Amino acid sequence: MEHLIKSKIIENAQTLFNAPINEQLVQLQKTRKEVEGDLTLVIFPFVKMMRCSPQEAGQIIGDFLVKEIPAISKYEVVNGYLNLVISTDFWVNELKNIHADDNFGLQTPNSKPTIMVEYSSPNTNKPLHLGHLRNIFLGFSVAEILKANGHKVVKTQIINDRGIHICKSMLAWQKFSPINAQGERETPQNTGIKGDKLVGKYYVEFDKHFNAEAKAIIALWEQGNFENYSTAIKDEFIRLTEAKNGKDEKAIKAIDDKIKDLAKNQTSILKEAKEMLVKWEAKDAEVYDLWSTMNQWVYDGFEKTYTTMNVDFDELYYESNTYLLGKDIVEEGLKKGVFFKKDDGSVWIDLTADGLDEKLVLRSDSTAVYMTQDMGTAVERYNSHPDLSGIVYTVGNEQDYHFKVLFLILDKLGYSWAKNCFHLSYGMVDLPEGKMKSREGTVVDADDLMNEVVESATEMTKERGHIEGLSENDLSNLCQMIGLGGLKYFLLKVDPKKRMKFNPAESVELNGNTAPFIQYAHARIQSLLAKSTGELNTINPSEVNDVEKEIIKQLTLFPSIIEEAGRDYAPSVVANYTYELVKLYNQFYQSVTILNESDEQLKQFRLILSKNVAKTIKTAMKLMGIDVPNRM
RNA sequence: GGCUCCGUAGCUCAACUGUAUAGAGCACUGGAUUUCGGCUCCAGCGGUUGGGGGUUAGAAUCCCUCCGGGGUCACCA
Repeated sequence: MEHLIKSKIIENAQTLFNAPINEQLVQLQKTRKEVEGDLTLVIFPFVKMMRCSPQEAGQIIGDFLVKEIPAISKYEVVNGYLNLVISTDFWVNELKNIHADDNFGLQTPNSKPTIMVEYSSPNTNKPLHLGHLRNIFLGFSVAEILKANGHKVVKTQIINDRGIHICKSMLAWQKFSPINAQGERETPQNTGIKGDKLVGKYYVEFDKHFNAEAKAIIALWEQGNFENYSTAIKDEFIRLTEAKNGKDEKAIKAIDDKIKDLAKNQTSILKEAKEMLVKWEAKDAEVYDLWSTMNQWVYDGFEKTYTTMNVDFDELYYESNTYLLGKDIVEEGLKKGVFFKKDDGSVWIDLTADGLDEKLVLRSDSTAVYMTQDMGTAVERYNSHPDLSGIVYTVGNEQDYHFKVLFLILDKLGYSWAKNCFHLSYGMVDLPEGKMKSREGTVVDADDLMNEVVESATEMTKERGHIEGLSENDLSNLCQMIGLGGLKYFLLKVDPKKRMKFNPAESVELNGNTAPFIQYAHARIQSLLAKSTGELNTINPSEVNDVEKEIIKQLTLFPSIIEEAGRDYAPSVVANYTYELVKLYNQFYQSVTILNESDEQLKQFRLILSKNVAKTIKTAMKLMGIDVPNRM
């Protein structure tokens, strides 16, 4: 309808305004609730051209539209706004179309270019936490939304399975894991501990010893004992210590941290870890075996977590396979003059002209850095997917700068697809108690959190009753849907780029902007439909009340909501839409009787309206990876 | 310090590419219904959109500046 009105006005601009106009001048918006009408045209932009008052201008355009478009039944001009009323017939007809369309809102699958969505990207040295949950739900949901928009989507994750941090947990396990009666060290099998948790435990263990050793070294230095250390270190320590004089508390803390770093670099345990990494890179059999074994523990653990989350991936990339990629691209870039080499052999790109700085792309020992890898991986992905049109990287906003540089480099190297790469950047998740800090042990584990929300959902469901006839298994599935749905919805309803505060208790509330509230409305409609008898096919009520009309209006918006969510990579758009729809439906539900309605046509209309609301809710929730139960 | 993102009701969040009186929920107060499904509905309370300036017929939205907060500025990933 909006398109129709716009094009009518533009086509007839010459007669209406004595001048052609561009599309931007025609601004249509939803009419405010207090005023009669469905669509509103802003007429200020035309007033000058028409040389008359806003009132007169509105009437001229209004008369024109009523004459040209049959569905517009009347209009009213208020304060420079032209409010157009669209006929009831039009809305009833819209509902008929929606009712007839089983895939309402969804575009033909695979009709649009392929997009790769990368999300999760965990390290294999510790379990997933709350931050990963936002990442994974976001990425998964964006993938679903893009599919709904007709794109072919490849869901992927890159697993950071190598590097010094992995060696740390390996080393700690080797050094500190107790040996049982059978002569074995701790494994997931003999302890029953989930693999990722067990490996994470040893990563923490490493850190403990690491810190203790550093502390001991500092104590030696403070006594003036530098026996085992070079004069450079001695000088640096003395310089830092003297720098503390007369500084405030904050500055002293910063210097202490530097001293700690200095000491950490001297620890034997870190040296061992570094040696282990060198061995790994040389594919030393023993180290490589240990690495494979422990990583497998972690994968098994992650697998369980992903299953609970109900997310999946189409393709996996392992950093151990990709970390050497990109070097040939550096060569290519050098030839093209995009990169330059410094005297020590390191390779850089100068981005100062773009308002950024110089960025390293290859170390002086000619090993790759993070940026090199990412360049290589991107090119690799395009090579192995000739139909790939874009990549969406779901990564926290602390890496905004990295991706800005990455895309810029790819663009400078001449890859035309670089402009289709998008960093889906999201803000940190805070807890009611404040920021998560791994050092202070305030990190919320993903498995624990999911258990917690399911447990609260179980409690609330049992309290509410109405679960008779449900088997133990059904009840458990139901609570899983409610708890996890609440969690997902809570994390997705907020604009991705904003930092947010997560409150577990609030996420499973049956009131307010929550998944359970929406799920409940859906369940109620299902029960209503189950109680009705006969075929639902009559959609011709003699009259349609305001709330009903409002609901249809909201339903017709659904396809454009999906488009908008896809364009902005924002599941929050879908979430907030769904909530609005449910609130409207509740209003309707409160104000009319449905099953006891004596007018058979009206009863059918209301049932069909309800059915299509439920259908839309279900589709919308599916785009966020949330299941809706038929009863709860 | 440079760059960057953010600042909206007591709290958690909305507001499409600028547009009418900035909206929901939670909490609080009052009322309706207790009947298809029980936490449903209506009303009230609550705001100088961090401060100031500018552009515009019109600014939470765009520009400048200041204040406050986050992130980032490694031959880490």
